[in-house]
Amino acid sequence: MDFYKRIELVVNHIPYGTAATYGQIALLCGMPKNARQVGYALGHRYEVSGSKLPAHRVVNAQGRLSGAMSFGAWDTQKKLLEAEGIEVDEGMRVDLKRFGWRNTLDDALWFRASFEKYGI
DNA sequence: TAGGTGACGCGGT
DNA sequence: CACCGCGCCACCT
Repeated sequence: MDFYKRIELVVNHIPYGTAATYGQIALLCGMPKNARQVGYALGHRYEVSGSKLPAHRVVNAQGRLSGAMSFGAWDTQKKLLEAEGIEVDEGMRVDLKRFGWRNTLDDALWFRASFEKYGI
């Protein structure tokens, strides 16, 4: 089971114009207790290595953007989100009620099947 | 091997 | 709201 490959697959499927949480990604990856590792992975495995993962669509459970400057400037993530219609308030927060990614049972099943298919 | 770290989450105050 | 404490776990020293 390749932890990082799963994260990559799920993050790549976060719909344009929506934001997902670290815990949500972890859950869909079948690792409900590993939200921290999702953040670690995005910062250390993908973003810094220049991948094209839409990592800016991942925020914490309160809808708050990452404080770490992994996107370049402090407000780069904010700009990326706003560019696709996601509103970010003064406190660097996204309203998950409006822009959060709503997962269905089918989403979970599809990801599970994909992990199986690719052996990850 | 032991301990510190962190793009986290949740419940309490 | 904010702030705190605790639980969590792969990765580094």
